[in-house]
Amino acid sequence: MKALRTESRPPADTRPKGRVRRRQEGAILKAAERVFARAGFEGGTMAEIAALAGLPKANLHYYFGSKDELYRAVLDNILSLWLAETEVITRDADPARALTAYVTAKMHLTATRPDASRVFANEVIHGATRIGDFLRSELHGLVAQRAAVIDHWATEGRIAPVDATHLFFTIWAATQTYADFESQVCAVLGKARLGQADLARATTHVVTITLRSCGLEPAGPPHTSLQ
Amino acid sequence: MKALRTESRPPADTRPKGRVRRRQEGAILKAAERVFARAGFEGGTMAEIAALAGLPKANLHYYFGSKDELYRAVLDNILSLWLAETEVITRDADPARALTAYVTAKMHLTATRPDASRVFANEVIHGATRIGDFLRSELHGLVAQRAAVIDHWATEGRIAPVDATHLFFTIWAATQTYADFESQVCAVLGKARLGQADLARATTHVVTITLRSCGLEPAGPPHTSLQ
DNA sequence: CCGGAACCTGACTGTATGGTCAATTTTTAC
DNA sequence: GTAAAAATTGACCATACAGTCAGGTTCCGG
Repeated sequence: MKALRTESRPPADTRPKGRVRRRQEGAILKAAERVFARAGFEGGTMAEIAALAGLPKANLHYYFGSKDELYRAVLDNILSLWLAETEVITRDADPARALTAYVTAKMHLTATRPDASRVFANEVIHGATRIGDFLRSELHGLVAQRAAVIDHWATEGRIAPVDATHLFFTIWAATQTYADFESQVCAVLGKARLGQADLARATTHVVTITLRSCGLEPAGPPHTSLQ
Repeated sequence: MKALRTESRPPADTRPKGRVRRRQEGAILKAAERVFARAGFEGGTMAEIAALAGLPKANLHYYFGSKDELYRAVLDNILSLWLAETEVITRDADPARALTAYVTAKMHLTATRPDASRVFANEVIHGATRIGDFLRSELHGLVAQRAAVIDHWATEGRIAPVDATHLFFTIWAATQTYADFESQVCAVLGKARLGQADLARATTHVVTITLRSCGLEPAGPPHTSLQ
């Protein structure tokens, strides 16, 4: 939850959250995620977010002091999503199963919360100034751990040797591309939007290439879950 | 070159380009690419670009009518880069060699022109409104062609069957991540910037997983060109 | 049902920024 | 060498936008 805490003022953190507050903040955050995803931090306006949330603009400033604070709250909200799902990667797990589960979960996230992915991507592209600490601590540590597990699999001969850290970069890139670069994917596929079938196909593909990267083949018949 | 021609006014295209004009436009485009890469279209300011190019702001408006026109020029400049390099993928080529060459070229571009990659990424994330036509025509056609070649390789049994179109998505994502998400990669690797060694390692990795995705192994000894 | 706290909001303001323009200097062509 | 074309530039707008605030309304414990 409170993954991000770079340099905001210490007070105001223990605000009492009433019923109304929680509801309104939720609506604002949802609208903000959408707007920031579409236009970025600079491009999205408070008025736009307010309109989408069905509130007067001054209300946003009541709940979140400034645009920057609101943006940070959106990011904060998103970051927790990024950490989850890696717990399937353990020494004792079956590599094929674990990797399949991880990639599938990532793809599910991409399909479910594309705007979250886009806000995150936008922030990172522009230098990740607001989430640098998070990336350097939590994410760095997490990757080190999981990469060690994958290396361990390799030394035991259960998978072909791979650059485990870079494998994570590749998996993230391959999955998030279906959210961040959706327009491009759609244009190339000749579709207006990505349907469930497209995402299922994408998932199968990414799982396949991930497993093959480790010298494995997908369990069960190929193309298990089309549609 | 003039890949982008969505809806700008027909005249002004055949402007006579003098010596001075060419030089100044070049400087402005270079500065603009940098600024737009760092801050996006909305975030980057004309004043900032002017300062970086060492010119008064009014000068930018003399050469490029508006901020939007300048941005389009930057994109236009970049798009041609995206099309190149696929010509190595032909029916008669050796799959391993061709794919290695293609991925290597893509990685080289990423390493050489990271700002170009970031501007492009930014545009696509935000809906690719300005380059939609390009993606739907040129890129779409190109991918269809090359995907057919890869499928052909598969039917001849020279590679394992893959989803060729999605393979392109994956290659693009995997390579561009080292430009677009450099901050994240750096944070996870615990470095301040990506050095040549890092990029060499990344290249080896992406080549490996691309080949393995097609059921191939890298030619020659692994880790050929570290450094 | 009362008093205080939380919540709401229309009408403002200051400022950053894209864009204009007329006056001047530099370049180019003959 | 000269006149026209191209290039330069400081000073100047108009607007869009984040942020403010005072005065109101609703909520809630006692």
